[in-house]
Amino acid sequence: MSGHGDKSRPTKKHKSSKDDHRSTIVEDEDLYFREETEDDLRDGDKEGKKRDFTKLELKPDHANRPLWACADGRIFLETFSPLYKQAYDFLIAIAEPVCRPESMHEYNLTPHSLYAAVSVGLETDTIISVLNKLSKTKLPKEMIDFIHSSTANYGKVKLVLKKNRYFVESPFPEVLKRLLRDDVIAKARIFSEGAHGNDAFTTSKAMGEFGGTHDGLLNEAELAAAAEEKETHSFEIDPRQVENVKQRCLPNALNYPMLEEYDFRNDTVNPDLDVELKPQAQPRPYQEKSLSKMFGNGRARSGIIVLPCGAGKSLVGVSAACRIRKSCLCLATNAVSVDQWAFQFKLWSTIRDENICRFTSDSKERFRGNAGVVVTTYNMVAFGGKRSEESEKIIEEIRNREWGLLLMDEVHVVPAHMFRKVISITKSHCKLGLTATLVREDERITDLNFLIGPKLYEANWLDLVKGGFIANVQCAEVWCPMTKEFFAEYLKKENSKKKQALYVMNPNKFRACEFLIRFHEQQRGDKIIVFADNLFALTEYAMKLRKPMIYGATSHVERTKILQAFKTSPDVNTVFLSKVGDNSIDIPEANVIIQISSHAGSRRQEAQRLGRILRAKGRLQDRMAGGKEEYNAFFYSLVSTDTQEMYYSTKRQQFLIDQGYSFKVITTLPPPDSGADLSYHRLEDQLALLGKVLSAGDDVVGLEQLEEDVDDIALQKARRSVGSMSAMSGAHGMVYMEYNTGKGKPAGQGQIKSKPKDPSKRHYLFKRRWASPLLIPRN
DNA sequence: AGAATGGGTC
DNA sequence: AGGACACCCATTCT
Repeated sequence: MSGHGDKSRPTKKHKSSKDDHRSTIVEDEDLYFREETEDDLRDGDKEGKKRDFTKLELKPDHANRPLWACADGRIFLETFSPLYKQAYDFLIAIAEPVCRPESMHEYNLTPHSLYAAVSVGLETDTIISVLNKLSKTKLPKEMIDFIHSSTANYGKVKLVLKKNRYFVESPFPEVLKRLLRDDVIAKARIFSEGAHGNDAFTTSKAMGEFGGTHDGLLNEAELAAAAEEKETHSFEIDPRQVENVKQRCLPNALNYPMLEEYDFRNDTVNPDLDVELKPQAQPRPYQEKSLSKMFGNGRARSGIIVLPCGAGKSLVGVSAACRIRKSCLCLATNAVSVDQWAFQFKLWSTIRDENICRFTSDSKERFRGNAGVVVTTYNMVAFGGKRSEESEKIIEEIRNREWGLLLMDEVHVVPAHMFRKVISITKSHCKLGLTATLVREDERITDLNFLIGPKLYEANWLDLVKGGFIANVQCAEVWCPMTKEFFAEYLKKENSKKKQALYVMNPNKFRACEFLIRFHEQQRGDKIIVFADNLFALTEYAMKLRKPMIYGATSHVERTKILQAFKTSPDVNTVFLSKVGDNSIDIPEANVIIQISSHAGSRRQEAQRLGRILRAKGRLQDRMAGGKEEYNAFFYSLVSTDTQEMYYSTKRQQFLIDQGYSFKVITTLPPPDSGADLSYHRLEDQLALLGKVLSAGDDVVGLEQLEEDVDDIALQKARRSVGSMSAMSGAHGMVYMEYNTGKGKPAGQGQIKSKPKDPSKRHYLFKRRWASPLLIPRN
């Protein structure tokens, strides 16, 4: 069936079927009555016929069946069907979700999705018969053929780790030969002892992968499997090439996807870890389901589990570790998250303190005994620079150990250049990736298929909202008109950075933000997170409003302190975060987010930020009382109208819209009657702010002076902003320093770094570590 | 505090 | 359309 192999297709469909989803209901109809787009017409007559569904033959009882299956591999699911739940679980296992608004979901059958389906134990015939049962029409022949051809080779090849060496294993020697005809695989091969010549494989009886010492613990199924034991053949590959070999085996290349399963119960080589789940750790249904996909056949499958933030990913991770009961390496994105994972392990499992350790720049612990859990960051493992002696030792231990489980939090970061090294640096029997947002703005998200494994499970956000497992969020885009003066400057500027400074610092946006903070703090007693990607805006807003903030330069100790105050103190209800807060930071108390600046069109960032407030508040019964649950969390995006922000905002929302969220547009904030209560009411205040923004973003001003004396400039700046700085008694002044992007030569003592010749390359950056207003005594 | 390294988006 | 680059920010070690 043509079309499935064509990588460009999904993206085209992606665009054409959802240009603007501001209202989800209307959009659903478009799915039925979709007009031919230019893309379709270019695809020619054949495609045209495939998209023409009028001739599909309806089954007589079609009304009772929830699916539409199309010849091009697309499947539509009616969510109002009584069979929705079963159909959803099935579809999510075999197809890729494209868009899931409230009443109609769109899915796509792809070679990868079918590979994932068979990896979790579905058989070809089951897939076809269940699809047929659920479908309103007879299954198109193209679809049936496609399923057959995609799944035919599955399970013929295995990747096995034994004594720190990787082997490609198969009962069919001819398949191995075929694989070795591929250049990449042939080059990756290592000739192990016992194999002679190019064609000879190491052969063995397939009686358990670990020497056949079963200690009499075989269950019936395993006995049966052992009875029909077959000869297996294998060859060894270079551990550094594992990723490349796996890639070559995927459906879009040689199509012998490698089965990667860890028979941990029969692993007598690696020491057991004494750990189990505490009785009070009761997985929810969807967590149970994720785990059953992973452990479906008594072994541990490598793959990815996708759950929204706040839905309890860490319990899934800890549970997996407790089932495997071998050493576990847990990777997170930053040190705060490392602490949280260590905490979660202790919370949910019986792990002893000496068996779990953290490895970050601040704390270099080591576990005792011969098995344990190490929690660390991607950066620590993948870091290419110089390491401290202590780190060097620990990293060497990590390299040399054979890990039972490699647990990867926020797994969407793994395709990054350096981070993906963690896969080859560490040797693990099973890899589990967790994420809420399986999207990136580059095309590398699909690399996870060979870096880790297929997607094992993906929850539907709206279903979890309905189940009361995550918060019910009202999403709103707040339109803030630019003030006349700011807009005039905005139009004048060419430089997009200066434009950004202007639309982020738009006084009307500030006022809307201030109003929302007051409203939610005072009227509703909410806990608020304000996100600003832009550090200038972050500091300006936080200082002016006298709220605590956390950004990159905030020390680990201070971060913990601020978060603790936010959680426990009734006086600290708002915290400002830079993008350090995008991932992982767990702040269960927060239920309102206000976004004032963001990283361009990043869908991932938008969804991750929303995730900070998804953790369900209060008891389920209480929240569901009175039938329909009300919104209990709020997500505001503040956008300056008629600027670039409008475009980005729409793009950023796309992921959430695909999850079924809709955004409400608010145009009247702050309300007209709140005028003088809020900052920047007076024109002269606005103009002062404008002056500040313009001078802060100005690359050329004061260059000559700066060269002579940095401190003078620092003083001038400090004086100029004396209004807002007066609150910071005792704090150090403000300092602007030249920041050199070039690889410049080492600077002399007390001098500024060498400057690039091109003036446009010069710019300034905040260098001072700001004390948080939280730490200043209130008068 | 500063230098080196890296991620992510445009 | 995709790769290199610029840009801003985060994290690590010294």
